[in-house]
Amino acid sequence: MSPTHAPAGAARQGSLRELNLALVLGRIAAAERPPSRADLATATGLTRATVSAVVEDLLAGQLVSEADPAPRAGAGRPARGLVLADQGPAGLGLEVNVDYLTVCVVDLAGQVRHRTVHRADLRPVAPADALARLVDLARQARADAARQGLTLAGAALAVPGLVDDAGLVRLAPNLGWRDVAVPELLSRHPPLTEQVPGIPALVVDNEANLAALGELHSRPPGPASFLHISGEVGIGAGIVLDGALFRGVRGWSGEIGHLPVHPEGRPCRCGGQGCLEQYAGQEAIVAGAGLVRAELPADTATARLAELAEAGDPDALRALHDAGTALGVAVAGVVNLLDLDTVVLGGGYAPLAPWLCPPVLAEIAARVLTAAWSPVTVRPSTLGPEAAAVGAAGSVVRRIVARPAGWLNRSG
Amino acid sequence: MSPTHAPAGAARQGSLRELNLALVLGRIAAAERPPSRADLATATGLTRATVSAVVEDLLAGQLVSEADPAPRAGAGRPARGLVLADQGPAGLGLEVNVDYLTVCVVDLAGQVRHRTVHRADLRPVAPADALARLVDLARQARADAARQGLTLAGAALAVPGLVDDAGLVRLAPNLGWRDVAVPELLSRHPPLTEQVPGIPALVVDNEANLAALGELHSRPPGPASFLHISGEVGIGAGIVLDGALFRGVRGWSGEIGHLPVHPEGRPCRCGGQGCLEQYAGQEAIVAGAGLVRAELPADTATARLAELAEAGDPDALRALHDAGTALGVAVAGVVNLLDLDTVVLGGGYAPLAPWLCPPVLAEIAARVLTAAWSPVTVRPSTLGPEAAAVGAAGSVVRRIVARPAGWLNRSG
DNA sequence: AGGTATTTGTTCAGCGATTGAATTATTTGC
DNA sequence: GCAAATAATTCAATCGCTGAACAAATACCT
Repeated sequence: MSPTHAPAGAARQGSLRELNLALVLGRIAAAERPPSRADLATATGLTRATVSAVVEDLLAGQLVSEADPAPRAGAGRPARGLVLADQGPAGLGLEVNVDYLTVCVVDLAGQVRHRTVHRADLRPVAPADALARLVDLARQARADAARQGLTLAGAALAVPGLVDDAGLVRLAPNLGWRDVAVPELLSRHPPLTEQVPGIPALVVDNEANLAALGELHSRPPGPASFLHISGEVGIGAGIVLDGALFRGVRGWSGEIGHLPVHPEGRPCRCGGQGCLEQYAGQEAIVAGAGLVRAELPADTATARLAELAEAGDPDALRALHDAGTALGVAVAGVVNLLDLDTVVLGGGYAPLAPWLCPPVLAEIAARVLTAAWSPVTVRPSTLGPEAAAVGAAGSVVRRIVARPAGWLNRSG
Repeated sequence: MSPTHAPAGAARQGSLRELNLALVLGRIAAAERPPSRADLATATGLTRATVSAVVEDLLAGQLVSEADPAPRAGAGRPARGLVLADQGPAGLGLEVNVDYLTVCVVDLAGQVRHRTVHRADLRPVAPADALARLVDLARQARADAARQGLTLAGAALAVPGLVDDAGLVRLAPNLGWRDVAVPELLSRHPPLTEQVPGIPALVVDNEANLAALGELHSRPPGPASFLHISGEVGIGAGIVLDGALFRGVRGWSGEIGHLPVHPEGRPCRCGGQGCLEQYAGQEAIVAGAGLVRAELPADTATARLAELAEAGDPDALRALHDAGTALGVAVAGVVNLLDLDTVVLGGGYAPLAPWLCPPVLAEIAARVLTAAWSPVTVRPSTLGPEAAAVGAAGSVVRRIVARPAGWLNRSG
């Protein structure tokens, strides 16, 4: 969003250090090659003296470590390169979905250091029991992380549904959850993470939102703005603006699945008519291709569809083209409204992207006013189904990098 | 947007003062009643000593002035209240539209201190000549402002079209402009405003965006998030999030007029089909009501429509209902996507709001998933056609309040 | 091989801005 | 008229950044 600096609180002496810690650490995180202290000084505008002092704090707090410098030509004392530490704080990412649980640990550099996927049909399981299983997996993850010298500084949980600011899951239709107070249920277990000022112990968020953040990790570092669309049974979108997730007034943004594409078309379970979900949702595509959805797990149906399309099956190709067109109509509307330059097809759409992208691009070209001046890129997600969990864990480390002072003062 | 503090640059000693100047001035601007220095100290968390020093700078720079304090019961030395100065910096707002030019001056408190509307059909006029006329009006406005003790610190120009970051008007279809380099044309005239660090001499922006900002001034102060829809010949939307305009990656956000509402419907001049503009644009409503648009100025057509509806004319009522429904379909999509809680009908829609609101609300209720938990308000704009110019001038003073250091150090 | 230029990183006095306590100023209530 | 209460200012102490001088480590040149 536009930088109308909203000063959160009083700027005291210590705020200077907090700002500069964040500034320097952010530079280190965004750099292509390990920068030296001198590089950082010129890049940030601080003096080398200040950078040295700041870096000393960061080293002491295990946020960065010294590495082999980038080789440089010419004379002069060799620099010592600085990189994000591979020991120290890490983020815990959790996901509950219809047919699997995922737990992962991501370090400061964005590397996935631990990952567990537990396949099971969670629909018949009570929320409290599902979360208990997740806590078990998370405890193992924490032990594994500790062996690698990592400390879990915070956690985020992805849920396929509407989530409150307070972490209350209002409605997760495909999971069968309604008004589930996740933080309260989890507080019955011993805590999984350290207490770090400024880092919430647990954030609960929509799966599509966190999957979009996951995509951010697979890209070259730096701010980015894109629309990430997760095509599952429902269709969710995560909107990332300048590297930050856009959540809307109450955190319920991204309900792209109910954008009208045929206002007098098929009735939708949301009560409206002709919603995108009815034309580009997984069930619609599968049915359109003449497959019987039966009780196939979602990923199997998608894989089968990709196989058929690969083989040139005309029904599958037509179903994908129709879905892509519907998706394109909706995406064109979003791009017109928000002026984004990149659209990422994720979740179940990723493997189908070769067939979905062309009609989506065609609709964009036809309907987006500004497409002539600035092309819109449509590409598949690079992460698989673990995107949401990785994004969840990444949101924790992103917060640490953005505000390292909290981690450094944690013992106080 | 979410506050992922993006440190812009190095935090030096002086940055502290800059931040606290902004913090204190922001509090004064947002306060209901003139706060005392002591009030500000408790509100901001700064000490009274610091607040006094900061306020001294603000007083010296004519950003605030002392006023009669809010009367208080009990003993003690009476406080001196602080208010935004009614002399000092002000913003210049400009607008070029199809059939009028507007110039206005807004002071720090958001009061409109000068306003000129010059009616003329600008379509046959060359851009350079139209801007020359505008400069004439602005020069008179500056003289009037000077008489009131105001100094113009910056200007913003509203144009009904797509505008570049650099101020290049790529396309203003109804005005007949294409690739007009406004800053260059204006630089041929003597400058209208002081040079103030941090305040651009001239910002050119879309009329719908600035009208949305204008709406912000007519509300009780404080952050707000809403969608402002300007219904003219085209339909533009301004998205305000937490009191800041959302511009998109390139500043071309808000093209709601080409959201598809009937994807296989009427062809649109944008190249797409079934765009909102074809169903809820002014021409569509007027034609639907059986009126001959002829060469009526836009506001006359709207007024006539309102008259007819008032009188119960069935054709007019049906046309408005249909337009409202189409608008509601589009707005429901936007609300689903962005999770906004307020929609403002502005521009030509404002006088028609009594007839447009019900169908818009009906579509929202039917199509927005989260409407059950959080109602969406739809209301007419409180500003008239001058909204864009007021918003333009307001954007200048908003910038000064957000970053007062620039104004204070201007002579240096 | 030795000296010089060059670049990196550290040390230290100086300075600006905030803090916290003490001080002054001004009113209400008894 | 005096004490209590609240507002605002003054001043030494402190914290963090700056700028310049200095130490460290290497490449290049003769």
